[in-house]
Formats: sequence, structure tokens, C-alpha cells
Amino acid sequence: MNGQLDLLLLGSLGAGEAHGYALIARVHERSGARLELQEGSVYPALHKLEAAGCVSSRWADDAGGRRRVYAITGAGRAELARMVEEWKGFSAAVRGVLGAAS
Amino acid sequence: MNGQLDLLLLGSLGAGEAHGYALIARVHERSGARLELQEGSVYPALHKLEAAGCVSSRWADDAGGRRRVYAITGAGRAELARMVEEWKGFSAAVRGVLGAAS
DNA sequence: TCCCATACCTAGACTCTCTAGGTATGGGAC
DNA sequence: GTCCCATACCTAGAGAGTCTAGGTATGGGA
Repeated sequence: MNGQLDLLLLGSLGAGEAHGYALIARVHERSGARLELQEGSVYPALHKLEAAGCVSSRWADDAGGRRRVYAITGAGRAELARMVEEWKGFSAAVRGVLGAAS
Repeated sequence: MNGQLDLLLLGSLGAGEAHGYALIARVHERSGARLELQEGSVYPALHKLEAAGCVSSRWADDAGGRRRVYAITGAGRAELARMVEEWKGFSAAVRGVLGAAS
């Protein structure tokens, strides 16, 4: 996902807690079906974000089977804000380089 | 450069032929000094684009020392147009996912 | 009872870019 | 005249990030 996976996950979690599968569906939906995250990318990324303190997780027993529900933390929101600014700067830079071509 | 290196190089060459060093300077300038491509990334990428038929090159003896001047080809312009559309789709998708967060 | 959708996980491969080194030329400083 | 630096090009190997391909487990419907 071109280096923006953490941004997409944190951005999605910013709208409310969710478990892995739901997160994939949320990104798919909110991207207008343009982005399809892979499980093999999402789970390791979530574990990394948790290790970094950007998200927290808890096991939910409510629905059938095991589910691990992730929520964004305060530090995660700060990191998200930073990443959003970085993304804005990067996309503006690309637009600038493309200029007339875009 | 987050997987957009080819796009940036072709987009810059779309504005006119240039040699490697000038291309790096052009991207730096047009991006508002936000993007600093590395030589070690740019030269291999240009070679790959040439092998793919997207750019052509010639050695220029005019100025002091050797310079390899690159120009975008017809196939390169088609590829650039495709990449620009892809980039637009991707950035729109990211905006969609970020939603209120952005 | 079987199968499938849901849900989670990991190892290894792959792609892309960067780091760090190298070569070469011409011009200005001393 | 020689040294040094800016310009200019190049490559090997490392590193980061993501994907592929496999695995496990549960619950519900056929």
C-alpha cells in the first residue's frame, strides 16, 4: 500500500474501534472499493502499532469465535495527526512535480 | 519515495529532457523543496525505465564532462498518463479513508 | 456431518529505495 | 602547477515495507 499502511489503519481506527477483518472492510468501503488490504499485511502492522503504543487491543468473546478489537490510543492520535500532515505534504509535493501532467 | 519514484521521474521528464543531476534538482524545485531524490535511487530507476522503453538517453559532450540526457518516449508518455490516473485514484482513496481525520 | 465464511496468525519471498562506496572531469584557489 | 571541490555518473548490498502462501480455529447452514 505504498508505505501508507499505518496511516490508513490509524485513520480508520480514528473513526472507532474495530477488529482486523472489520478494519479491512472499513478501508475497502471508505476508499470507494479502491484499496484492498491483505490480512498478511494488516495483522503484523497492527501488532507493530500496538508495540509502538499507538493502538490497544482486547479480546472480545461476544460474537462467535475469537476477535481482537483494536482501538487508537492518545499517542496513536498524535501519531495519526503527524502522519496526516506528512501525507498532505507528500501529495502536495507530487502534485507540484507533476504540474501540467496531472 | 513511497513507490512513486517512476511517476516523479516520468512526470519531470514530461516537462523536457534532462540529465540525472538536473532531474534531481527539478524534482526538488517543483516539489517546493519537499522531495530530495537520491542518486542511488534515481540512476537505477532511469536505467530500468530505459530498459522498459519509457525513456531514451544520449550522451551529451557539450558541457564539461560526460552527461547522459534522458527524454521521455511515446510509450513513456502513455505510461505516465496511466501512472497519473493511478496516483489520482490512490490519493482520492486515502482521502476517503481518512475522511474527517484529514 | 460437511463445508464455508469469518477470524486470526506467521514465515519467507519479493520489491523498492537508500546507504555507502566508487570513478571521472573541469575549474578555481593557492 | 597542483590540489580540492562541485558536478556527474554508477553499483553492490542493506534495509524497510508489503504480499504470498500457508496454517489454525469457530460457528452456522446445507
